[in-house]
Order: sequence, then structure tokens, then C-alpha cells
Amino acid sequence: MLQKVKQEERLRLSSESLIHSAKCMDVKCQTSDSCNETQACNDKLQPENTSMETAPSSMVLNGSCSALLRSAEACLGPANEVVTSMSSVSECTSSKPDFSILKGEICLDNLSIRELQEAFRATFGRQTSVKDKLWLKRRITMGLTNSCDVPTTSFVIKDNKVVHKEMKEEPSRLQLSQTEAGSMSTDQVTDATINNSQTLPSSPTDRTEDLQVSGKQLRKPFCEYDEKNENLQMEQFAGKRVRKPTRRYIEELSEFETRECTAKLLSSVKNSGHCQSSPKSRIRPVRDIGSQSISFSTRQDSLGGFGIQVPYVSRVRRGRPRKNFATLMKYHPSGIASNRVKKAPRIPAMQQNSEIGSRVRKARPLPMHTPQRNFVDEIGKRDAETINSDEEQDLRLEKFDAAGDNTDNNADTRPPLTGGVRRKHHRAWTLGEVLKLVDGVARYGAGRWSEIRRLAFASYSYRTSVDLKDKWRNLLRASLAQGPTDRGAKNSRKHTSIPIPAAILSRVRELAEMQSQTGIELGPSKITGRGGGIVQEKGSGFL
DNA sequence: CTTAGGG
DNA sequence: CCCTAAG
Repeated sequence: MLQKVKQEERLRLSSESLIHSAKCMDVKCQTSDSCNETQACNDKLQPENTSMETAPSSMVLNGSCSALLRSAEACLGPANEVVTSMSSVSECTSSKPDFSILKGEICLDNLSIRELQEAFRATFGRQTSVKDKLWLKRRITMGLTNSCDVPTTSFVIKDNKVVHKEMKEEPSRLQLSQTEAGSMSTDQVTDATINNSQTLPSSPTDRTEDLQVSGKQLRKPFCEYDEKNENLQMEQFAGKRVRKPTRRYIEELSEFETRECTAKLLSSVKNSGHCQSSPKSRIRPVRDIGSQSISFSTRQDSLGGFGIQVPYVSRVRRGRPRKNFATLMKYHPSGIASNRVKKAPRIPAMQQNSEIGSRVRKARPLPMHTPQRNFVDEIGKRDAETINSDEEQDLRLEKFDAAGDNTDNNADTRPPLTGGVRRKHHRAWTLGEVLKLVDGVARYGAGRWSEIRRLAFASYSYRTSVDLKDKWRNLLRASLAQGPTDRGAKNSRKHTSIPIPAAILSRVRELAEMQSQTGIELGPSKITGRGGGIVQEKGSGFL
């Protein structure tokens, strides 16, 4: 299984350029009416793309609405052959024999295994001996659509997207999506595509309707539909959480325009700053303001935009809005910044610091021509001081704790206080902390990080639950890596950090095993005595 | 806000 | 550590 996956991954990578080129052109075509850009893009891609790439180009280039629809119809036929598109486009010498099968729209359903294999080879430039029809179909589709979201049911590849067969029966919808695509910008298009292929299969009513329609009109009724449907559902529910492509991923698909945004971002940021004095923001804790105001800023940006159609998504700040926002507030004397600093006891101060750090980090790549730069520096200094005192407090605490807890070398983990390109304090985990963490996991079970944090890490104001989780993951990794064989008490690498005693690692491993194996699930409320007692497990169903 | 996971 | 989708 694993092998398979890996192989798939490799294949996917190998076809990267192909996909990319296709996508690029696809996008361009949809965004702009003029094909100049498309052509340019195409030209640019030509050198690096030789044989295989020709097909997708044709697919895209012939992407007029009607053509697509027509070819869509054609696919309904019993044809065991794939429909070759209208091929009104022959500029690209797209007559590679292998790819006749991949042109225009593709109905993999009707292909024999051999044909699928051929298609596979055409797509990935590799031979395959896989006989699994479904696998082939999905692989090819994934390759062509650059998406892992390929349903197990019937689908059709059109224009580099996965389209449900049934959907073709619904011209209105198709057209709608087409027109939308026309007016949408890159990110949105991508997004829509993804959603399309994702939400569609999971919507039962939709599918049923479609089925009815297609049942009448398709020559070959879907006898196996029920099975397929079940499979699909199985697929949906199987595994862990399913994540759709992150926003970042989507953003990265459209690297262009980022530049243009930069300047605007800065200016828009100012605007958002002015909204700060709203009563709400005063009352509410800083954290909450963030999300609101960020949407503010982006929206303002789009309203006051300079006419450059920048996709909404790509404008959204990458980081947590809160941080950015809080940081920005400081640029405005009228802001709450000063208040907050005063009021804030200790923890908030730290948060602030971290915010600074991250802000600096994020902002760095941006051109800082604006007068804001000065502010940045000032703030940087001021905060450096804050950090300093703050860290000393924590350090003391830490030492104390660690000392009481066990032998702890507790190297001064503070990085040199250089002008803060630093993000959150990087605090190396002390042995004491690790112990506490392990302990907490033993008590409350892995996964209940917030609880562990509250109860076992009460004295550490830093170390969020996420931190705990991360650390646990690392510990686990380490313990596993060190190997079940007990050797290697010293760790293999001459790490700069504290070598984690094998004892702890083995304990981690133990815990991990217990947690993953035993199905014991106790009431979430009670805390049983730890140590020799029964250890609470998290629901094993997760793993 | 919490968790889980990928980066 | 960070980031962010799912809950």
C-alpha cells in the first residue's frame, strides 16, 4: 500500500511540468479574453515541454464553450474509444498517437485496461503494469487534473478538471460554471474547481437526481451504481480528517500578482488601522479583533482597489490575522496598543512580543518603502527590552521548576537578542517540561492537550496546547526512531539540544503504544491515579 | 477555541 | 514553531 502511494507520488511529481503548463494556460485562458497571454505562456513553455505537453495545450486552447459542450455530448456515446475533440486546434502538433486518447475530453470509464495503461503512459511518460482499472483511472485523472480529489465513480476529465458524467446532462449548470470561470480570477477558479470535484460527489441528492437523468439518457445504465456509491461513501468516511487544499496551496498556484498586491497591502493596512478606534475593538480582547479587521482591510482594499483585479484569496494575509492586526495597531497612536501594554500583565506581553517577531518575519520580504519602517525599528527595540525582562522571569521559573522536577541542565536557551527576526521565543524544551508532558499524557491521554496544558503546565505560561502536541509528536518520533531496541541512550546526532534520555523515550514509546492499542476509554471527567494505575487512553478509534 | 496534521 | 482546516 505504502509503496503504491509513494509510487503515485513520484508519478505525480514527474508530471508536474505538464500539469503546470496546462494549468497555466488554462487559467490564462479563462481570465483573459485575449489569447496573447496564453500564447506567450505557451511559447514560454514550449522549450521545456516536448512531447507530452502538447496534448494539454490543445485541450485548453480549444476551450470554447460550445466546443466543450459538443465534445461532452460525444462522450456519451458507447464509443469504446475516447472522443477526440473538435481539434479545431492543431497548432500544437497534438497528433501524438499516444495522446489522441487524452485530447479534449476523456471518458476513462469506457476504456479497457490496456487502453488505460496506454493513457497512463501518455500521461506520465512511464510504463505501468498495473491492471487495476480503477487505479489507472484515478491515477490518470489525478495526473491530468493535478488533483487528488478524484472520485471513484464515473467522471470525465474535461479541461483539466474532473467533471461528473452526470453533470453534463445539465447544461445550465455547466454554462454557469463556465461563465463564472470567465469572470473569476485565478484563485477562485482553482478553488471552484476543487470544490466542484469535491462537493459534488458527496452530495447525495444531487447525485441521485443526476443519476436519474443520466439513467435515461445514457446508453449504458449504471448497473453498478449502488456499489460504486457505497464505495464512494466508504472512501469519504475512511481515514482521518480530510483536508481540502489549504489556502496557502491555492495561493501558491498563483504566484503572480503577489507583487502588485504588496504595495496595496501596506496602504490598505493603514486604512484598517483607522477602524481601530471603534468601540468594539476597545472592549474586546485583541485576539478577537483580528479576524474582523483583517476582513476589513481586505475588503477595503478591494473596494478602494486600483482596478487591478486581484483575487480575494491571494490578498488575504498568510499568517494569522490577529497577529498582523495587533501589530499594525501599533502604528497608530490612537490605537489601543498603549492601553494594552499597560494593562497586560505578563502573558499578553509575551504574546505581543511574539507578534512582533512574527510580524517582522512576515514583513521582511515586503518592500518597506513606507514611513512605517521607522516605527518598526523603534518597536523592535522596545520590544526587545520587554522580551528580555520577560524571559528572565520565565527563565527563573523554569529553573525552579526543572530543579524540583529532576536533573536539568537547562541550558540557557535564549537565542542572542539580536534585532528580532525571531518569532515566538524559541524555548528549547527542558527535561522537566518533557517529563511533565509525558506525565500529562500518561494522566490525561494524548490528544487532550489543552487539559494537559492547564493541569500539568500551569506554571508555564508559554507552551500552548499546540506546543505540547508538537512536542509530543517529536518525542514520539524520537522514541520510535531510536528504535525499540534499547540501545543508543545517547542520541545519534550531536544535536545542539539536550539529548533526551532513553528512559523518557522508552516511556514515551510505551505510552504511545498503550494509547494506540487499548480501546479503553474512560469517562472524560475523572482522573485516575497515575503511575501504576490504569492510564487513561484517548479513544483508540482515532488511530 | 481545540485538535490534528502538514510544513 | 507556524499555519490552517475541521470540528
